[in-house]
Amino acid sequence: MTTATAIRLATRIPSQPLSPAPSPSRRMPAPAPQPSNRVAPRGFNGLGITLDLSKGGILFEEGAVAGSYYKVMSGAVRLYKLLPDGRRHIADFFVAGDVFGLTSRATYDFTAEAITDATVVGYRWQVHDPIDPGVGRSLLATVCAGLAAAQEQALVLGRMSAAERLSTFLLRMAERTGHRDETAPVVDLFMSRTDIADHLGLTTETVSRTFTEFKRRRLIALEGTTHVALLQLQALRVIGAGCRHGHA
Amino acid sequence: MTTATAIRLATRIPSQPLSPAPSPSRRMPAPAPQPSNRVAPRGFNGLGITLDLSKGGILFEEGAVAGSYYKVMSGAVRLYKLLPDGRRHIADFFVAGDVFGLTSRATYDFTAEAITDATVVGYRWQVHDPIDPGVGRSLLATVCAGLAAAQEQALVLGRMSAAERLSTFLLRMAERTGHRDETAPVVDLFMSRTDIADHLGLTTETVSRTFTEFKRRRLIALEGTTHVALLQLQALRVIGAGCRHGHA
DNA sequence: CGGGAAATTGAATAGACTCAAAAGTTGTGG
DNA sequence: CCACAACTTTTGAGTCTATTCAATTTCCCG
Repeated sequence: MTTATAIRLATRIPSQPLSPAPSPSRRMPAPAPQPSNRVAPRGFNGLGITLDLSKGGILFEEGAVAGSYYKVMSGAVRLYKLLPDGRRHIADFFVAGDVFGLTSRATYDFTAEAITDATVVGYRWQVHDPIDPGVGRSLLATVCAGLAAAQEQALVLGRMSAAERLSTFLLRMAERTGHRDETAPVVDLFMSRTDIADHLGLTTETVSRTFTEFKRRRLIALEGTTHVALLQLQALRVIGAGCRHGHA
Repeated sequence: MTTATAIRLATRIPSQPLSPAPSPSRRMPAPAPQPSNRVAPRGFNGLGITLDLSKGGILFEEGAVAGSYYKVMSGAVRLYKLLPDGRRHIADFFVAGDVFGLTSRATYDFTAEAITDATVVGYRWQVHDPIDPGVGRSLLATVCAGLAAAQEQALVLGRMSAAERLSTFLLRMAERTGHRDETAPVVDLFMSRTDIADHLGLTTETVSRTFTEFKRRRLIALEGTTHVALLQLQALRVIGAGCRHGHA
């Protein structure tokens, strides 16, 4: 059971171009060159508008007026926030099927950016819109799932060691996107070490060192830097459950 | 603007005693003696059931079947989770007006416990209940607010220093419960240093040291251990915003 | 291939933690 | 109303995990 929950919404046809991704975004130190950093509407199906994002494209920015929520059809999106001095926190990653961007606030709290080329469907929404009961229930379930995920993440960030964080993360990614190889699940990490670090509240170096340690302990195997085979699921689960002093 | 959002729900009269608070709970190391650690239904108003909790009383436990959500009428409640080895993470504190316990899962992920004597109203709820549109919108707004709060907390835990965490916390508590004294807002901390530590991902010692440092810098003044005057709101805001290297 | 970014590895540092003890609070009973 | 006991908070000293800064090394991608 993942965070994603199916959504079918009979929202009326949007009258605005919904979040045309304004500035090319202030990024981290390096001014990453973004090829075609814009949102390209491709059409809509009567329910929402389909948008194509190229890698690095911004769907919406922190502080922008919130008017829509989105469902990922393909590719991957990261939701993040920057502190004034440049520290970055990635709240979550979203892949096909995931819904994000629903908020009761007037503006978005986070920036949504495509990690890979991606396609999303946007649904306009206002707090005071009439809600179809069925849709309302779906949305409610979706947001509840998001809340549970965020609270779980807070636990991980607040009380877990680097190894425990990475373990939890790998298992969660495996649940979401894991292929099932002969023996061990294989996870395709579509994000960089820096992304993982910013999601787990660590530095790139620590993430890397922890990967190395897991490799040495034969808990995982790396193929390239992005494909991870979870060789010892059970051991990873024990670590991820937080049994530092072996009480369980 | 706080996390709490008003809720009025036309839920049918519950047929079950809703979460009769089973075991006296496995607590931390010390087996704290809890005077009358049970839930005492006092009646209901046709919308929900009013429950009186004595200090330390458990409303629901992690793993228990989820059937109701709650609104605090008076007193305070903490929502927490224990790791197998005893580490504790407090997801949030709730005071009068706050709503919590709404989940799309079959069981609760956290334990809800009264910090002080408290009164809450419980509303039975199932994912598949028919939803009144107005109520659905309220619930949706409430959960969205909770999601935003949880993501904010994840940011704090993932990327902020001890001083930044405490600063953020004090400001948030001031927003929620702050009295407005002549000059500076005064916050009544109804929880212990250990509670604050478990909420901020720190140790009691670090929380205490940070309080001392703030006191020394004249950012706050302590009256007893529970009343904090925020002497320099602006400075606290700057710290809480995360301007470690002064970029803002 | 070759250039440039990303990832890994190494050495030293820093911030928070652990363990320990002192000081301050609170509640209770004489 | 004071004294004592139990608990919470604060302070101190030393340690440890993750960070910072600085190389390499590896991996992509043109």
